[in-house]
Amino acid sequence: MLTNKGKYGLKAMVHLAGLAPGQPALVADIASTNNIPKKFLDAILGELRTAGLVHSKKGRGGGYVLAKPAVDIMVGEIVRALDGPLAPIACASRKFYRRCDDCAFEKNCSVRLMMIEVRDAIALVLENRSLAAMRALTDAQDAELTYDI
Amino acid sequence: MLTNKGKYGLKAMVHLAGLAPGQPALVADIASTNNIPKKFLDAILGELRTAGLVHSKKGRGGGYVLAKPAVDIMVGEIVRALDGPLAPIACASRKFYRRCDDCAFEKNCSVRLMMIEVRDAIALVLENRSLAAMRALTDAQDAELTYDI
DNA sequence: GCATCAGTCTACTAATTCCATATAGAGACT
DNA sequence: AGTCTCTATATGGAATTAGTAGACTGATGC
Repeated sequence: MLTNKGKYGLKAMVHLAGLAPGQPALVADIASTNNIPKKFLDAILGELRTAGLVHSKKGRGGGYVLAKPAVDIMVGEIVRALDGPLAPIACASRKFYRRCDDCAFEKNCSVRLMMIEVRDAIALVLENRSLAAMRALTDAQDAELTYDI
Repeated sequence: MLTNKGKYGLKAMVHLAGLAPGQPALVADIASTNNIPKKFLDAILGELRTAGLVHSKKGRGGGYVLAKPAVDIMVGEIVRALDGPLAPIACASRKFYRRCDDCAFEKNCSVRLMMIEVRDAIALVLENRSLAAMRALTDAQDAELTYDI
């Protein structure tokens, strides 16, 4: 499940991806244009910084910048950094694997085998879409909206 | 995310699918063979009954039975009945759609468009696997394990 | 070097959801 | 009648999520 934290974080990253490379954005600006509670976004951007996905600069003229070009950041990285495992259940996760204590032989646990398929399906999407590609989804829609008029 | 409720429910359904058609299983039996807290399973099977996925019979010789043949029950139905939306976020859900109040024009919200792709990927798996197919995953593994010896 | 801008850190609260248990009750069979 | 089994309600604790408050640190410009 994507929490508000994950949602806000993705929106902020898309926002950053829309700026000229290297140009920093203020938390206050990101927050107001995306309807995100400022203080909450503070914390979220902090985590994204810890995860190495953004860089920050303090003081006047400061703000947040993407740590890498938007083409090199996969959506899956962002989601994992903020919301943890992509897999719907821990015992089916690659990066956050944890055994569940109620099945004796997990090798043939049908729930797990089923959920591994789901995990793979999710990962196939999120690990192959870059932030740039994600932003492009919006632009495509914008274009459509424009042509409709 | 799949909660314990969903996990236990799936296990219980797989258990039922392994029985001779029409033969009822006791809650106590399902609980003990699958390491599920009995009282919790009571509640879960109650919800599955409300959702019309299982039938119950009281009294001696009673128990729970699948409402339909296992080939006709899709895993997605079970998950939805217990854990709600398949989509990672409400605004990307088909059956449980809910607008999120922080985006003005959801038509071109990149988070939503991205998550719709994820939702579709998940649904493609869960809406096309029957309970019978899910159980077969286990059997396949069992066979492998046997041959290994 | 002082003012101010802007991110950083710590801590806290409120709300929600999840997990589980307890207890009493109602239907069915013998 | 008595036992077996599901049913309904309600309660409570733990964990997670969402959001707030306030003091602090570092950078810039005058």
